Amino acid sequence: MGILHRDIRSSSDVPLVCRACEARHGGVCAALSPEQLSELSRRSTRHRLDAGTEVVGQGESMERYSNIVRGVVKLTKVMADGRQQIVGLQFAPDFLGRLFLSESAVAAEAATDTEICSFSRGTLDQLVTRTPELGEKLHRQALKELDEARDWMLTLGRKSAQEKVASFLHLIAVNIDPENDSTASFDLPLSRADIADFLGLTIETVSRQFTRLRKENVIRLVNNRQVTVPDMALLTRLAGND
Amino acid sequence: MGILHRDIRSSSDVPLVCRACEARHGGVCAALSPEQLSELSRRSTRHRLDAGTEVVGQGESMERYSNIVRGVVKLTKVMADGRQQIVGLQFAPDFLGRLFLSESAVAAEAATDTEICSFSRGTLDQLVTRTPELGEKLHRQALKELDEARDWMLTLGRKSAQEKVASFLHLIAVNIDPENDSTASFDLPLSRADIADFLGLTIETVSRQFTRLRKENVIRLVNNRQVTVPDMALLTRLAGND
DNA sequence: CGCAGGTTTGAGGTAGATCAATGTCAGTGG
DNA sequence: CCACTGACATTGATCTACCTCAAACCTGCG
Repeated sequence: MGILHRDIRSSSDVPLVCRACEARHGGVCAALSPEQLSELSRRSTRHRLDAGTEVVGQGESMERYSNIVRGVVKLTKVMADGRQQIVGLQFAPDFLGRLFLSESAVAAEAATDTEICSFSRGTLDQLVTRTPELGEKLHRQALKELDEARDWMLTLGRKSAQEKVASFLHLIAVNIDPENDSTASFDLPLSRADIADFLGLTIETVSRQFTRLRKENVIRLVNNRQVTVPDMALLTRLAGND
Repeated sequence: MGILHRDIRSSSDVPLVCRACEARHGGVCAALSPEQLSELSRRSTRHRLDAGTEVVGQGESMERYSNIVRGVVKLTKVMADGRQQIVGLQFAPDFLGRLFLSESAVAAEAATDTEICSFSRGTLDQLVTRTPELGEKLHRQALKELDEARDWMLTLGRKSAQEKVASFLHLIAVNIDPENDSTASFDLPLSRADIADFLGLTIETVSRQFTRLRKENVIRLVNNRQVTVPDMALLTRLAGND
């Protein structure tokens, strides 16, 4: 009875919003105790962002951190003359922000309709000092992002246009439709223009590679955004990841 | 007298090799107390690596971590068909290793003659749990490397060959000859082939851009490796960083 | 001297950029 | 219901930056 009671109490300590949160178990929140979770939820606010909404601008000060609850956020860099490069995609339940630095070196923009849960730098700093687990979790994500960035450097520097587009489709398939590994079906979170900026290509080249992959039955397009991949192994091979 | 005595004792607690170490103040060692430093030095070994020596191979297990004491280490990725991309350069006093993962996603190779100070995973893990400062230091370096990787993604994806070579020279100037910011003079740590692999170009294109920059008096070459930059601001502009 | 590794230079080819037109589709309003 | 609009995507024709292939050129070294 005592134990049962404790279970109920401890479960109800987890804030309602968090219990319903799709990002609760994968993200940084997973490192927090129910008490800390309830404290964080009290000090944090939920936001809906329409596709295209900017979260932070390049070089802007970043006084708030966020968790992505739903959707995809793109990280971009722009040169003075307007040339643009997407340097990372973040999926739920990723943490969004740059620890130890108040200026953001990239702009963050919702690529799809997105929900985030955001809180102040101070709130996070407090939680981190009290919970080393949390610091480690953030450290792990940083290293994961570093690995991904370096993978993408190989894609940008050494792959052909077709391999680049295949690599992009592979990346999205793995992150959006991870259940099945022999087949995949998903909605692209990016427009052709965004894909071009992610791959270091032009819109036209991206489009041509899409039609080429379609004609070679590597992908099927139900519309511009919805893609199905009948044979993921084939896509992987075309992406140059052996 | 008492204080003087303490000063001497505490300074002599720092191991001799560490006191003479050029990397002592910038690297992770800076986060350690004299006692911890002496423990680490007891459990670590100094190595000289000739240029070209591999530290770890891509996909190999990495049971040892290192600090770079002197020299430059390149991190590379290779595709199945041999295409290669350098995804990062590490300078003294950087930490070398991938926390939380035993398989390395990249190969690490000494680009120049290099000295490292290496120790086992277990040794570092122990120090990290006892010294949160140290964990934070490593976290900071990971984020710095992430920022650098993303900067380089812009270079790879969106810059012309000339801008790429200028960006490379700028990077080296900043890391090897940081004293002066209006002028620079340094030895290139990489061969033309390595530079090509870093920039996603061919050797020939790199070479042509070098001669072009030389003819336009942006750089002077005393030999293939020694470069002087009379006007760093001009180089910065050519690199597209405004 | 002659050879080897790295670098430069040249001539020609090509993947992807650029420029321009056309197509698709969801709104919106008559 | 159809015409009109605007955002996006596709397709085609041409151009060019960079690649490829090949030869010549250092510079040090047995």
